[in-house]
Amino acid sequence: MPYATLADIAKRANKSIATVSRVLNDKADEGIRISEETKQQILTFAKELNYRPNFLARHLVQKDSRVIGLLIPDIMQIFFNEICYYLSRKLNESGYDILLAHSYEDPEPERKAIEMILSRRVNGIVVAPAKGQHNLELLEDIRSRNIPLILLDRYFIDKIFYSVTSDDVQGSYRLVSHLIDQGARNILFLCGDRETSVTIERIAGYRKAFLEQKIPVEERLFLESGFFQKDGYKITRRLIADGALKGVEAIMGVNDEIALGVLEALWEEGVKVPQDILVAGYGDERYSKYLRVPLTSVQQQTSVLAEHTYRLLMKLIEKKKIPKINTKVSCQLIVRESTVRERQGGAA
Amino acid sequence: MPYATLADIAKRANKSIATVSRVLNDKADEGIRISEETKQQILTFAKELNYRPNFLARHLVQKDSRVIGLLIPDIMQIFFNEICYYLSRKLNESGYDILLAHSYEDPEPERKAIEMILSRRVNGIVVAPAKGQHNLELLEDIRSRNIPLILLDRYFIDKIFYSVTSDDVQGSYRLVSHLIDQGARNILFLCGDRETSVTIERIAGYRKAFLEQKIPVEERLFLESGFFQKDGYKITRRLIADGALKGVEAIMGVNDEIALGVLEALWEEGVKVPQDILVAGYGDERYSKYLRVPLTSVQQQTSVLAEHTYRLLMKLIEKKKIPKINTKVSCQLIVRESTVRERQGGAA
DNA sequence: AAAATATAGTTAAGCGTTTAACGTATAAGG
DNA sequence: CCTTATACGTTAAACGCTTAACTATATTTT
Repeated sequence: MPYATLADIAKRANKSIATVSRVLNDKADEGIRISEETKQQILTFAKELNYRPNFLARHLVQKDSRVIGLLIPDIMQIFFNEICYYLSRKLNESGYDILLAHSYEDPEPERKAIEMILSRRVNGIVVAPAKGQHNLELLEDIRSRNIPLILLDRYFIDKIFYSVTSDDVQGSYRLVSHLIDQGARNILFLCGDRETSVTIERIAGYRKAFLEQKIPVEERLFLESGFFQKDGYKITRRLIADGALKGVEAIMGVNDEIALGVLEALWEEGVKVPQDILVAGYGDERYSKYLRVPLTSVQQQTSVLAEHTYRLLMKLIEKKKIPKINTKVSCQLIVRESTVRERQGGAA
Repeated sequence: MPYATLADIAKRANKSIATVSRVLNDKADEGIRISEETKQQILTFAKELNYRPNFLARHLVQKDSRVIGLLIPDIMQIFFNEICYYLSRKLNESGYDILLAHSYEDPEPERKAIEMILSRRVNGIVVAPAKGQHNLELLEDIRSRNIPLILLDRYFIDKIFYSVTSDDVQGSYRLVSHLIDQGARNILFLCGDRETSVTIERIAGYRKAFLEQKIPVEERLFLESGFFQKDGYKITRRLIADGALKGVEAIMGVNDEIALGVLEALWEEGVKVPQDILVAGYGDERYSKYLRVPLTSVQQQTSVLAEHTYRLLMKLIEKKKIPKINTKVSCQLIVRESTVRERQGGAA
């Protein structure tokens, strides 16, 4: 047997299992007293046998597993990577461990992951849903059972969940306003997935900026993309090949990875950024400042998002009443070379 | 109660708990037969009550938790991020879930994380140890208890563990040889941590390259750094301020993040790369090709590393005898502008 | 001397499963 | 009519732990 049990220690020490349990948990509570002598003995035997508590057994009786399920689309998306880091850090400090699950942006693996997380009787669940609007009933079921659940970054429009998200309407509005300022009117948005809340909000922000300038919005400029560099690359190559980039003055990506793919494709074709076309990302990754052309982006405070998620989660676990359902974190526009048109030059 | 139990279903269906368990696990094995009727009934009630098995209870009796503990220094290090992704992917396919833990490059959190992982009775553990050589006895204890354990990327010199690592001697050798080729003799290595196996190997590769050219190695050129951009930045600023970069013809970082920090500091001071100094990274991140000066780096096949780790882990779990203790994955030098000196120019 | 209190524990139930070892009731075979 | 086989289960122990309720002995108080 690789693991010693309380019974093993009890046998060695000639004491009952209950006593051993109490000593090891330092629970001399409510009138139960244990002599210093047996205490030391038990501790010695525990060390000797290399005793490690079995959390499965412990948490079966205490309804508290001290685990949080974190379900994200994909940890390779840097945004989720950072969220995972900051959230882990916070949770670790409070003694929670993390069960990490991936949906791979796909509803079925997501469903399975949720079921798995529930079966492991976690104390709480943080979900950044897969793109689209799937597994809604399942998540609603969780909520209705009062299992602490927080939606992160992405949420379900008009459905009631605790959520922590970026203010994407605002971020997008600021970015698009800036691009309009730079003279762009045809702004292509490689928008990830149109049914995902993040994109819906960003498109709303986009529209808002255009409305304010009283310029009509062309629907065809919203193009679905994936979330990775190669997606941005492929789509841009295709657009160039189709001549679909004629008249487009700016391209914005749903994240910096996509923007990087766009840049790659443009450079390959000899299209100059920002002279010929403006390019912006979203998320402001660590490297974006240092690209061949420094990339304009919208900074999302992942550490702040994680912090809010953490605090909300702790309150839910403590069964506190929380009035505020949705927390929105604002973001900041970072303008760099990739979207600044020098007024003298500029061939389309 | 948020969760239904087997007993709840049994009561509704007027059957015993054992029968319910058998139906839900589809175990009509060894002569135990259950009528189609009760089967359907039980399944209906299970759905109705939204039954979700309690893995804590299940795995208490079956000694198999279907969880793998993954302990890494820091998921923000892109290398570990990618490893985590590919390994998760593989493990998910085989029905394993992931308990993610961070050491933050610190021995004490690492120790706690290991204890936690063990207490959760995982089926296996993958550890990328924190820098230095800590918690050796603890890990040896795990190994001696026949708990499947694999060391990833970093290992303990001369100690016997199953491990999957990059061939860092080779990678470093190739990189340094290339730099020597480019005329560099004073090659500064911001090497992370000198007691970590990765660095020890890289320094060995460095020496090998110099030995081959019969050039003596200057010990002072190995400088410890952290693993992040800001670390590379700070150290370079200090070196510049101290005038310590005089005569240095190339800087190599322990990873691309460090190299990025180096580049940042150099650019701020108006030092030109590669004209004034060569800079190389390690790991070949997605963005490194697209930097202001495309970065020379050594490609590490994280997906291959993950694949090997996965396969080895599965074998260990199945208690197969494995002859090969250490698996080394080779890596490839990617030469880009940041280390290619144009022969005509070149001010030191 | 009896009662109360303090000290140092023990017993046993229960958490939700799995699973080996046992029932029953009915039908078929001899 | 008795035996055997078949179909369809049930009982109960066990996994390792926590914890409410109890016990036994010694010491102090009244």
